[in-house]
Amino acid sequence: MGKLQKMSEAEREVMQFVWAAGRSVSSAKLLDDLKTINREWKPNTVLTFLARLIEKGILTSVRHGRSNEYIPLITESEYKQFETRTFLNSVHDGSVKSFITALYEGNDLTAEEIAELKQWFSQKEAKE
Amino acid sequence: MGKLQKMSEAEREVMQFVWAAGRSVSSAKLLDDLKTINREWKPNTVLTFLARLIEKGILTSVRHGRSNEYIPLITESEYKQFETRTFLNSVHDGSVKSFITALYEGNDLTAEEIAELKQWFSQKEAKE
DNA sequence: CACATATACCTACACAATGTAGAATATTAT
DNA sequence: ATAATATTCTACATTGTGTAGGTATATGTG
Repeated sequence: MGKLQKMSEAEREVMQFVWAAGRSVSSAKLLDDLKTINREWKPNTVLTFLARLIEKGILTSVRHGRSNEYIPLITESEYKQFETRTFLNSVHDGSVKSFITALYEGNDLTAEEIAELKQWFSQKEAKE
Repeated sequence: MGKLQKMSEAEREVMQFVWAAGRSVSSAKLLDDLKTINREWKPNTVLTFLARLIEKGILTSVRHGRSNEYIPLITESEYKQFETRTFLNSVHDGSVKSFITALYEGNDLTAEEIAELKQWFSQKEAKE
């Protein structure tokens, strides 16, 4: 795949709909789905975002009749992995613990979150 | 403080030296310190970064003799909190668990990291 | 098969952020 | 006063982003 690139805000919004649509989605359906969230985008604007998502290695398209079918090259989960690792490296020198302590020190971790994570980690431990 | 803004890469590099220098740092010392990491920046280039850091609410300066003393308005830890929370909201809908599972699913968590975090969380639990 | 129509692709533009740094200005030591 | 020195102002090229009009292309219909 080569060089996956970061999405812009608008591209991310569109991509969310592509992922939500399943394995692939026609431009018609996509444009239609996007109306529900009412983003005031002209069709061509959305098409530009899709073209850029293709350039960025996130999407691909296949012509099907006179319209395009858009197909994600990576899952949402994979994309989040990419962004998360990039962020961690640039802001926290790759340290997850630095990340967690930053949240903790900023009082950004609720008791519920701590409990949830604690449980998550204790389950993972069994694997070793 | 108002509206803290995100630093660029170059600004971040400079700011790291400011923080490392302690409570405050003269431009002379800063320029000198930066030479060690050899970034090929002309003095004026660095001065521009410092000016922008001031605009972004991260630094302030006091004239002292004919040179400036630069003083961080926030700690590195506070800045990391800011970036971390912003990132979490935009990529993971604010969910720390989503963040952690992204790393885990990407095989980006080593056994050591898991152990470290598990221990961290178990210690935190005692506080409740 | 010609053609209207739907859809995609190409091109463009304004605006902001970033890296880069020269020019102009201010301050001080002598 | 003036030379030296550090700061602030101004500028510019590049890139990313949101925005979308214009042009090309493929197809369904008559």
